[in-house]
Amino acid sequence: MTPAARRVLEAAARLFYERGIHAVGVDLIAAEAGVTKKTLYDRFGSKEQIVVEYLADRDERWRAFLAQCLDAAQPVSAARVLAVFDASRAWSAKNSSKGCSMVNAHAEISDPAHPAYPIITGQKEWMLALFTDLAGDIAPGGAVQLGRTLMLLHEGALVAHGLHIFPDPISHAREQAQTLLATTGGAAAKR
Amino acid sequence: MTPAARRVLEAAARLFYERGIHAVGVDLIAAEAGVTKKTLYDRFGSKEQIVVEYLADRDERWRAFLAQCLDAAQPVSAARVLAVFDASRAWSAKNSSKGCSMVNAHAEISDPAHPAYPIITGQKEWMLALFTDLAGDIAPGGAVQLGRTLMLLHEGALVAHGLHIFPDPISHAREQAQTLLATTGGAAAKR
DNA sequence: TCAGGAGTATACCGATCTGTATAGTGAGCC
DNA sequence: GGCTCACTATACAGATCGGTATACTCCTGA
Repeated sequence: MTPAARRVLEAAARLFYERGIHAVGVDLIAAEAGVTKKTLYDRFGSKEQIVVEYLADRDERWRAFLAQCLDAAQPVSAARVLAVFDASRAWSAKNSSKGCSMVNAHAEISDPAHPAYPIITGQKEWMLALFTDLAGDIAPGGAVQLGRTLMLLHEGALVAHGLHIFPDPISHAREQAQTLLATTGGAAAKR
Repeated sequence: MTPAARRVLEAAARLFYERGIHAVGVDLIAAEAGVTKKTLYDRFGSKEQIVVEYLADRDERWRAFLAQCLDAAQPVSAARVLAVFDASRAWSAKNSSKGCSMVNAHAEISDPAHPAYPIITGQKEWMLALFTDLAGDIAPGGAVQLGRTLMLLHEGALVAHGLHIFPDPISHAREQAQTLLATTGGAAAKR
């Protein structure tokens, strides 16, 4: 990726997240990136493609960040679940003051045929699979159930964080997850 | 409100929710409502005002629907909490296949100075107050804590419902709320 | 009867939208 | 020297954006 293309993607990412995808035009993106529209179209071909790469890049970075956080966590499933919430809190503090970018993008992209759609649903499916996987070690019989509950707590926390309805909702969700794991997993949580 | 104005608001509500606010122009709204732009502007004055009335109307209808559901529920706080989830499930089934309209609008309206902003945050604050109020009867010492947890479960369920990541997330959230109330409230929940 | 409100039809405004065209500059590379 | 690639500058296309203007019809109520 050329330097100009990177600047375009960075400008687009910031503008799309802060103002919304449909509210931002390519002229503004080009201007903010210090690039002409010609360059922008030479590199990306269309605004839609910039949207796709914006979401794909953000998805990739989040997964890499989370993987790094999980590597640093203890190899115990209960601790790893809590590490996911810790990762979300750290990530949201500096990247997501307006809530989850995938959820926000989903509000604007309704057509399932849109090339960005699978990126959005893909991340959520991946997160659910992660929670369910970890839940399987804690409560083998109720992995699906527990995984879904963790997913709800996590998604709710991201929304609450973006809406600023009460302070530090992600930490609150983490605590709730902790007590949930303690009561659900029992001795398995301490394995 | 004149018949034409009502048709405009109905068309705008449907289009805004399904396609996003910024993605829908006034020409389309007028055409779908079977109304000229002249009439539209005579009644509402601006697109922004239509957005405000769309959200205010939806907020009002949701509160009225919820109040009706709560009136039909047993006068026991634990039952009433579950009634909120039941109301959400019924409401979402026919009005919110794409998730919470307030959350979706928040993705597009970032400016706190926008006249629609207080409607969005107002509904969420009201819901949190409702949960906290009901939680106060169940666990007087931890009303704030419990209210926030219920809020997270509820918001998470709405997001999960809109994203279709697993079937019937609102019922799942309801069940989790139920076990949460049983363990937190203890005997008080059965009062 | 007639005034006024609700509505239609149509044309227009300047601005902005996504996307394309032509022309040219500068650096690195064989 | 020549060639390619990344990039700039500028202008423009066709469509749509929010919003306004003029001129008209229909219906209701005093």
